[in-house]
Amino acid sequence: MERKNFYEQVYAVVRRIPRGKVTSYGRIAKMLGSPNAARAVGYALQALKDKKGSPAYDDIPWQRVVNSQGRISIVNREFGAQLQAELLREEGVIVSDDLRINLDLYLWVGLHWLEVDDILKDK
DNA sequence: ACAGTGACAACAT
DNA sequence: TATGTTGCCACTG
Repeated sequence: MERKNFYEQVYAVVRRIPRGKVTSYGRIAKMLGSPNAARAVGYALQALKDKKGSPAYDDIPWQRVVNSQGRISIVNREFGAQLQAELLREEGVIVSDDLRINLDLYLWVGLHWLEVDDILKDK
């Protein structure tokens, strides 16, 4: 069904975002070697809702991914932004009423070596 | 093969 | 700070 590579790589990275931290779609794209594939990363996460119920994907902390402005995306607001904000608050992240997060406090910067590590594992 | 789509990002107003 | 515009990429039918 899916390419398995890109999606799985995205999930692998997301699974490594520490509890109480967040990162952006663009940063994940960069970690995977595709600096301009931010939209594709969002697309990969969106695909999760079709996989819910599947134990293999229930442990992915998708709520820890926000846009480069540290803001939960507006489109997402239509089907789960409040839920995302709620999940983040549960793990100690302060989310303002207008769904913004202070990246100076909660940003998780993935490292380069992590990229290789993940790719090797899934391949 | 090709055009449309979207949980993005950078830049210009 | 708040919109609008444009470029991107992976995936789909």
